[in-house]
Amino acid sequence: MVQRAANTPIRFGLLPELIGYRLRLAQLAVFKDFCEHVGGAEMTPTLFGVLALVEANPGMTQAQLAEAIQLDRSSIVSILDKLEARGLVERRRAPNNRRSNALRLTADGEALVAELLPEVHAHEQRLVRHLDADEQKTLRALLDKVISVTS
Amino acid sequence: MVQRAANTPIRFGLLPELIGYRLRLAQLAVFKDFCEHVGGAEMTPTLFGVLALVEANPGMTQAQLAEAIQLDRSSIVSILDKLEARGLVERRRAPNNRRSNALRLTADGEALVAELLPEVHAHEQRLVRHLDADEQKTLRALLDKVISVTS
DNA sequence: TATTGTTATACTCTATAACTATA
DNA sequence: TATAGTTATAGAGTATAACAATA
Repeated sequence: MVQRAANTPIRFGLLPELIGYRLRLAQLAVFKDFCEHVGGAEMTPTLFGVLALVEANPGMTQAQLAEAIQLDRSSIVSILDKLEARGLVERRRAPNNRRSNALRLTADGEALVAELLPEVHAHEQRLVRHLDADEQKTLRALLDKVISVTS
Repeated sequence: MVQRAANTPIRFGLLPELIGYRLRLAQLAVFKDFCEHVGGAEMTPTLFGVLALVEANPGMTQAQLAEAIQLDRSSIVSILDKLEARGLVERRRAPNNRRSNALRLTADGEALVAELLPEVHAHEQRLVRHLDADEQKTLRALLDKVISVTS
């Protein structure tokens, strides 16, 4: 046989055995649902993550943000440029250490997060809609065990 | 307070509630471990995925590959160029449909997959090293339920 | 007309290295 | 000297649109 018949189902070989493969598929599903249902085309999981982190840590620095979200300091710059241009985040010079910026959400930023929260929770509910409460708890715990591999 | 104290631990706000956030962290951990331990710098989960798919489906077309790995046909081209340049994959003109290429691993490609298999399995063992057999099975099943959200 | 692979192109995301201002 | 933010730049990865060959 030189070529597979067009109607033959594709075999996934050893991929389905691999946790990493399933994680990638799960993340694709999450990303797709988020982008379709949360905040319109200008919102992404990463941007929302930055907003959530700055909200939870008013006055945090860009270096702290970079570490928290696991990106290089230089990558944070354009993300904040974007959010600042939309009037969602503010960079104030930190008075006690004038090398740093103290980050905070603007009133508009706070309002946007508040507005997105129901959409994020609806998104979350769709993701786990085939899992009961116990299973959700279990999934979180098991993912934590995988995450702890790096540390 | 204008700026967080440098020693104050960062709060992650609502992110830890979100399955999508945990999935992203888990995938970062997987990707990092894979790239550090499987095959050297020229191997990535995506390239390995292509090799595994072509191995499991000798004669498959690029369009089938694109669908299986969820990329655009045009994105497959440069991936195959790379693998073909390394002598791992072969594009033969399909005789029964001369628009298509029939993809297969070369002998070197087969040998590389065989060589990487132990490394991939060791990688896999590290990922799930804090999970017992039951938990591994549960994690796979729960991830499948999340993945099924898109379909 | 539709499909397959390809090309040209552009966009997004990310990192590295070098710079500045501050410490 | 070291750190925080920035800039310039480059690389990887991806998609869209248009094209030639084939169906």
